[in-house]
Amino acid sequence: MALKLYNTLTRGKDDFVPIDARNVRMYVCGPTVYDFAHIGNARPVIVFDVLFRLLRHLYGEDHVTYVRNITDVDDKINARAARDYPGEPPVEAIRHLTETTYAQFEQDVADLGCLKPTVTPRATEHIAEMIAIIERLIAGGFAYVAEGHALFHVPSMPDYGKLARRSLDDMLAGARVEVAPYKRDPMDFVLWKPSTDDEPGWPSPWGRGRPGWHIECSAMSWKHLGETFDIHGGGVDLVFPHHENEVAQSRCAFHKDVMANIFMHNGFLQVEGEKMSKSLGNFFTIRELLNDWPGEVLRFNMLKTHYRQPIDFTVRGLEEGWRTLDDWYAVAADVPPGRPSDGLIEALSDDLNTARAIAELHAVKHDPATLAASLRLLGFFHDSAAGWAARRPAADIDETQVKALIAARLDARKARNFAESDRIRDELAAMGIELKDGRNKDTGEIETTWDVKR
RNA sequence: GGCCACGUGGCGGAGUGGUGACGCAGCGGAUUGCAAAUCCGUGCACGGGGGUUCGAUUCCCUCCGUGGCCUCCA
Repeated sequence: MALKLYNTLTRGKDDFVPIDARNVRMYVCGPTVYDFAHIGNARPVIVFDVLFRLLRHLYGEDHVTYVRNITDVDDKINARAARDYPGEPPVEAIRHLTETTYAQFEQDVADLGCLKPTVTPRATEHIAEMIAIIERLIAGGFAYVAEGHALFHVPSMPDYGKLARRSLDDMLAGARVEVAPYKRDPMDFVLWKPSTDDEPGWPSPWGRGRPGWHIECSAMSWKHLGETFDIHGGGVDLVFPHHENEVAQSRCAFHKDVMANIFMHNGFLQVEGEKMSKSLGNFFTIRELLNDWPGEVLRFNMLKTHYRQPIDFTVRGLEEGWRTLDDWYAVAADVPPGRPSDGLIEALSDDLNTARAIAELHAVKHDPATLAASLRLLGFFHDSAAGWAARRPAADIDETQVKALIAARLDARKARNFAESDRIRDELAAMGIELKDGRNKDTGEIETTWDVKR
């Protein structure tokens, strides 16, 4: 069945046709790592991990290249590094800072069940490629140098604004920012800017400086995927100006009609119905949530909603997801996986419809081998059934006492003293213990198991 | 202000020009000494108002609401 993906460029679902089926190429804008990543950062990481897994399934594991970059130079990083590593030269200080924050991020996304991308390039290791692109742009008449800056001249590109569907007139009308005096046109954006001695900087034909935000993605996608590639992803907020400007840089530098054939953008995330922000006090890092919830619960919650819809992260939703995973783990985690369900592949092939995919999982619940394979394809089941069950928060419960009470209750039941039996069950219930009576298949004896109520 | 999304049952959340998935919760039944778990069954929705159509939740217009971008924030 054909894979269809919603393409921001065409505003519709396009059939996915790879440029080279032996090497399907995808680039996703990764985080700016100046601190712990928040749960909103986790959405594109998880969504595109599912796409990566689907592409590997469809084209073969060795025929997909997934690049997720790391922005390791920007003004927030520079400021944080100067604060935390005051004695160090700026370039070393930002490296120092981002080594730490990136290691944290890698741990976070691993805990969310994500595969490592094929390449995770750093901006600061691609300065030469950036300079090469800027030089091509200047040579082609698309960029100019002014007061130590290199700037992209937007009017030089006739169909600038095509991705975001904005006209230059609209943007100028809505502009609220003061225009720097050295810009030839108010829309021109920075490719390279000068650095002071206490800011990170690298030598360039235009003096010591550092890259503008957008150029790194053009440089890194070029280096690792080529002048054009298949899929470019990120959050919706990146459509403009980030991706629009990347497109402008790459297309004009390489004289191509497209940078990537398909642009995909995930929707935003809210927390308990409100925009997540530090001022509202509902700002959560991935690490904080991982302290309270298994990574697979966070992952499941992220996939319950189609990636282009806004998603609302709620405690209630997380609890519901945990219980669903409990069920699936119990029936399928220890079963040798068979083949993923056709319905699952079909749902994912329809613009990554993970909500429908989850409905398909419910439909195959009674086929554990299929369920197991399907869940693994989606990036679940990193644990055994027992290991998963043990991830429940350690309850403050005296097991010996519980077992004694259960034994006493069984005795009462055998004596048909149901009043006493029920009294003990209520007592345990008050302690948060839930009983399940069953019959041993071989002996016919009544056996009682117990669980901590949630 | 300009541009762009979205608004589905108690909750979450797909989808479609013509009997409205799926999950959770609820209700009824089977089972159980009673429960739990399990199984079977079941009620409940397409923001308001116009329009197109034989017929709209699905297409168009408008209003209301929410959110996003225009400020190097996924």
